[in-house]
Order: sequence, then structure tokens, then C-alpha cells
Amino acid sequence: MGPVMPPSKKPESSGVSVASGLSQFYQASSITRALQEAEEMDLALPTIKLEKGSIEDEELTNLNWLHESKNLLNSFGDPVLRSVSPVQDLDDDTPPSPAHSDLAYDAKQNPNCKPPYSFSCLIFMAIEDAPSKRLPVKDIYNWILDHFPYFANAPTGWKNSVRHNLSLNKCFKKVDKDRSQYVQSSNLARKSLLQKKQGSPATRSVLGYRLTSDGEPTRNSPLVSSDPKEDHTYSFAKSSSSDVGEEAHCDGSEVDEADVEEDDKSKIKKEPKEWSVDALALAQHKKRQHLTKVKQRVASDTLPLKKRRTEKPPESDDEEMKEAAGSLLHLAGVRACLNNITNRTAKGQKEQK
DNA sequence: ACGTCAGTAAACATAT
DNA sequence: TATATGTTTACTGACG
Repeated sequence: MGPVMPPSKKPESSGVSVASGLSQFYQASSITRALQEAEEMDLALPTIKLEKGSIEDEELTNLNWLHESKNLLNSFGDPVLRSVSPVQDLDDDTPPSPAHSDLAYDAKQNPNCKPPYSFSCLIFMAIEDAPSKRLPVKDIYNWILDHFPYFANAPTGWKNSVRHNLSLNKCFKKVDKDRSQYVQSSNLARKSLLQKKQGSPATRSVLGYRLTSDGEPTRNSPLVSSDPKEDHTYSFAKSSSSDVGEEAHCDGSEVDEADVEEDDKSKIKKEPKEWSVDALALAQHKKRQHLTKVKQRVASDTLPLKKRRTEKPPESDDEEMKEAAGSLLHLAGVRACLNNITNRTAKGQKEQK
């Protein structure tokens, strides 16, 4: 007989919190920075390379939508966020339908209407709207509530979804509150720090993240080795609460955990945490999505050519980077011209058949 | 039919 | 101890 689970369900919405040290912050990389990066990679709006003569209606729509999206980006500072298109439900293949592009969602006028944004998008907007580009979960809640009254009366559980999203979505990263300074400090400092208070027990994640301390052009930071898998190395160690596998080394040098006495590992957790966006993880995620779709398209379009599915053309680093940047734009609600081109070529191939 | 994704619920762990 | 926060798993439905 399995023990009956006690209903340890927690009330999700009990308005106010007492303690909440607000130690957890979330930080998003700036959309504009994403734009910048893409611009540097020849993917920005001004460098859209669709030859005007050959633009089809659909692509024209995409172009318009691109500019619309840029307006959306510019409107992030506007707390009202009216008349914007959802950036979430558009994929790489289908052009935004009129239903999308014409949709003017006004949260104020439709307080009972569920916003057409995914939670990740909401979180992203919330963070992006914060001057410091970082927010504690609590403030994320509040931002969402402020801007989307729907959630005020929504069934509880959306906060759980927010947390779930923050935790699951690899583009949100938890780092120390004063991480920016922390990162800039020398490794020695960090090491001594670690020795002193030996890192928080459960700070998994990070490893090689480019921590976007404001304004810094982070693009030359080594492109994260964020293998999705490495995030889960903890699995087993969990039982021994003090020995979580992952460490919070955030940049290059490794502070070998072994250096630290096991005893010191007891209670450190002094560094408050914040979250940053791992742009590359995000890009890789989006890239996977894109590739999946391409694959599906190929599968459905070129059935006779099954081979093509298995032997995917090797991509050069440049290609990869372009796709990554494109993916960033995608997150920001901007469809990179790369996708247009891809679509066109795919379509062209299809039509040529 | 299948895989992927987002949303949701829930259990559980940890921090305050 | 209660609550907030964070992590993970499982399930579902939409979608291509």
C-alpha cells in the first residue's frame, strides 16, 4: 500500500508574501541587443535582401510584419502595450495571417480576454520592461497582473506556469543578484569568495553564460557551450542536498569544486540570485524548432527524396550563427529574412517540382 | 500517425 | 511552521 499522499498542494494565489527576500531576479538579454547582433550579421531590417522585384505578396506581408514587429519592440516601454501582434504563435513557415497581424489586443479593453502571448513572452516582456532588465518572480507576477488584468481573475495556477516556464525555459537564467560585478571581479576574487562561502547549494544552470552586464557587447564572449543536457546532471545528486552537481561558474575559469572543503559547503548561499537570458541556448532552441519544421516540410514535400532527410547538409559556422541570430530575432518577434529566404528557396524547390 | 511545443497540474525540495 | 520560490515530471491539446 503506497502511503496516501498528503495534499501538500499549496495555495497559489494568497496575495501577499511576507518574507520574500526578493533574492531571485530574472534578467533578459535586451531585445535591442538581439537586434544589434542580428544587424551585425546582416540580418537586420535594413539589410533585408529580398529583391524587390521578386517579392511576393506573402513576403511583402512578412516585410510589413517585420516592421510591425519592430514597432512592437519599440513599444516595450509602453506599459499599455496596445495594438501589438502576438509574437508567439508565428512560426517560421507560415506568414502571419491577417488574424494575427490585424489583431489588436488591448488588455485594458479586454480584461477578460486571455492575452495572445505565451508565458515565456509575457515573462520576457516583463523583464524587458524593467529598467534593470531583471525582475524577481514576484515582480513578474505583478507586471503581468498590471498589464493583463485577465490574470487577476484567472484561475490560480498561472503563477505556477510562470515559475515552470522560468525554470524550464533555458532562455531564462538564474544568476546572482550582483552577478555583473561578480563576474567582472577576478577569478581569484571569485575563488576566494567561493572558498569563503562556497556557492549556493542549488545553483545549477549557468556554465559559460555570457552575462550581459549592461551595454557590454557580449557577442565576443565565447558562444556558450550550453549543451541542453548538462543542465540535468544533477539528477541523482539531489538526494544529498549538499552535493548538487552543477556549479555556478558563470564564465570561463573553473573554480574547481574540489578545492572547497566539504564542510564549507554547508551554508553559503549568500550571493543573491538573478536570472539572465542565455541567448545562445535560446537560439539553439529556436534553431532546433526551425530545423524540425524544415525537416517536416522536407518530409512532406519531398517524399521520394528520403535521403535528404538523413543527410542534412552540413552547416558552416557562419550559417549556424546566422540562424542563431535569426532565432534571436524570432524571439523578439522579428522574422529574420533568413527564414524568408529559406522559405522561398524551399518553396521554389517545391514549385519547381 | 507522429513529433514538438506550450500550457497545466502536481509533487517535491529548498529558502525565508 | 507557513509561505514563496524553484525544479521536475506527467499529461493534454494544438499544430505542422
